[in-house]
Amino acid sequence: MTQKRAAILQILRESEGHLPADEIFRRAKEKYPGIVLATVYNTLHYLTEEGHIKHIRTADGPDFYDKTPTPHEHAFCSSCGRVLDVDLGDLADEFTKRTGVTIDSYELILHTRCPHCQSS
Amino acid sequence: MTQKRAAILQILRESEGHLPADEIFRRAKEKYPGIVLATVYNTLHYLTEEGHIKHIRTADGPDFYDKTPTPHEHAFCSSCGRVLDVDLGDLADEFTKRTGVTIDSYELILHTRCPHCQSS
DNA sequence: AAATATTTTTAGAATTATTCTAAAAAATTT
DNA sequence: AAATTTTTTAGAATAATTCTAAAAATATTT
Repeated sequence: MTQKRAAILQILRESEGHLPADEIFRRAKEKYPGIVLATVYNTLHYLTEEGHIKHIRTADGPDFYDKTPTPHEHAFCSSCGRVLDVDLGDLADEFTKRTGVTIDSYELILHTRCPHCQSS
Repeated sequence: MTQKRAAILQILRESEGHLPADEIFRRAKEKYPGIVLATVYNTLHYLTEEGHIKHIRTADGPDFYDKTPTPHEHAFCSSCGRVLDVDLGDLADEFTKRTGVTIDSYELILHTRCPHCQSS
């Protein structure tokens, strides 16, 4: 793993947990002012491939990269945009049983009003 | 509802069920050769707004428009690309209970190998 | 260590799907 | 028919990401 790749992984690990590519780029430039967006994307693909991080798609906006690579779902707060990690286990078998169609995998995007926003 | 809008709705209704905007555009041009892509998008928004059709996002590719506006999920076949309609009911309450986070709504994309592809 | 090969990074263009803007055309209301 | 509103057109703009080819950095072999 090269210095730059390690630095990008560290940025994610030291983050709140979920960042879009452009924010990672912004933070990476603090350490490597000459770094280019393509390198960030390349690195994020590499880190995903290696299982260090997780690539998550959102309903509309840009994708996020998640420092936690183990299986879990994401609940996006509709008022503040926060992303909550939630655990639902693997539902593929359950979906297969309930629908009669063999579900190999799935992508689930949850919408919530986060506790923080609910109490305000 | 204008002629063009009705025609686009009819295209969807006479279709297999799920079409991306560019395919709807292609078919619309058979009847209205001068029609423009912006009109198709505008119309699809309008029809969605009015509840005549449903707008569905996919994992990577372009969005699809669905002739069936009532709630149901979609299973995308990983080999042939077919889209199957499947019914799982509304899982929001169940997700809320299981996670402890209030889930207001969700988007679920299912991946399958469709019966057609499994048997070949 | 020098030479060679491989991998990573850069620079910037290309792509894809969609939205936006302003003018023109069509439809509706007065 | 005139005025108003809505729809459609034409084409530019946008946003996120990918692609391509060259340059730079790193690793491997001699």
